[in-house]
Amino acid sequence: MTVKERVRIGGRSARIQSAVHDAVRKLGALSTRNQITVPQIAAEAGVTPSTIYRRWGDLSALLADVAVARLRPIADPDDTGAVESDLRAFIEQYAEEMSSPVGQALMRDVLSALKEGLPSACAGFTCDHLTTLNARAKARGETPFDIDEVIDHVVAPIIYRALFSEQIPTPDYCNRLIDRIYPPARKRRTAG
Amino acid sequence: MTVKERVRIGGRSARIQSAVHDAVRKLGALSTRNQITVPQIAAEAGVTPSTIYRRWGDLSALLADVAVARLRPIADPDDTGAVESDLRAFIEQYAEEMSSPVGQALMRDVLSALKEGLPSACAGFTCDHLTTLNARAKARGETPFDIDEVIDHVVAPIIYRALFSEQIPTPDYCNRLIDRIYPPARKRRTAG
DNA sequence: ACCTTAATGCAAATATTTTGCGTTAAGAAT
DNA sequence: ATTCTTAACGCAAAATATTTGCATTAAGGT
Repeated sequence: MTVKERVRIGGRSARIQSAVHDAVRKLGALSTRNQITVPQIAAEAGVTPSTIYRRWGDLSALLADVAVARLRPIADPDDTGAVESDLRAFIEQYAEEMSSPVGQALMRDVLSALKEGLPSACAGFTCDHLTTLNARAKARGETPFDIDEVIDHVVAPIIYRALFSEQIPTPDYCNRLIDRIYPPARKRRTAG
Repeated sequence: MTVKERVRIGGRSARIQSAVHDAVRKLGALSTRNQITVPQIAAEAGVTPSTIYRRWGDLSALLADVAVARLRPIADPDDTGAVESDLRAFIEQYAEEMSSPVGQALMRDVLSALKEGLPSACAGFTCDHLTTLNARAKARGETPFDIDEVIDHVVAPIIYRALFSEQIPTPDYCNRLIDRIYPPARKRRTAG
């Protein structure tokens, strides 16, 4: 089955998309991941199942679509006044969101979809945020950090642990990762 | 539906498990990820679908089971004579396997399953290999590396890129990551 | 060789997914 | 505003997949 790109933006089409997304979020929240089905979502959204199948193809594609929408940033990261603290604040919040049960489920939904390009889109969101922090840094006259280095050595370990281990990254752990980007003052390490 | 732990190890039970696993691998190899179904697998394996449903629960659980079996190490990493080269050789091969289309599919299968503990089991395989390299190092009188550091700053970036970006990690990229564990001999800096 | 019972096959029952076709409504043209 | 075109939807039948009850097979132990 081929899912065509939508050309109709507003009106009924948008209303149904919204209703279906809401239904997925609601059902996904209460039923703890124990087989949520398309007919179930359709009933909750007040839509016939065939509408969902035609528009999204299958359940995994729908879940991935909702997940990407939820992972898409709605606001810029907090401005704390300096690059390093900006980065530390952003990463701490990012780690908490991604390693939460909800965050883990969203990542799995994105990765499970057979649709190409969705995972890289989500990685793009993170990259965008880091770029925003760097733009602020430049505007302040600060030297920006290396985005690839942050992704490889701060973001990647957090995501790897969230996906492949049961332990959640503590704020302390996150800060130690960032210490590799911004080494702490050498003389005395104040344990945190 | 509850999938009980098997108590029967050999005989017919094992034959069927093997046949089903073979069928999944065969079908997964030829059909390029375009909806492989349980009845299809059952037919290929010469088994009734109900057997598969009863033993594995659903398709994603079966795919995850096969994926873990394929990711499970069958041999120790090559012994090159020294820890650093052991690690570089192992990581290069690991990166190639994991970022290949097959490796990516296997990781997705493992992560997609609702079964708990499978992803951490796979992470354990990697950890085991690194532990093996360290045991060799100690036997040789070399100083072992920090396993957590390798996982965070070498393995994690490789997996993150394999899962969330389209670019494959080159051997050169892998070696640059390991340079953080074993810094290359600079002009005058002595490495460890 | 016999006994117990986990694991399977078969087939009916149930649920899900696909598909054809008539209807609705969004967006463009008149 | 009215008409026109057609993407998107609802409905229902058909196809397919999943679940379940029951009889049968065969491990593993006595």
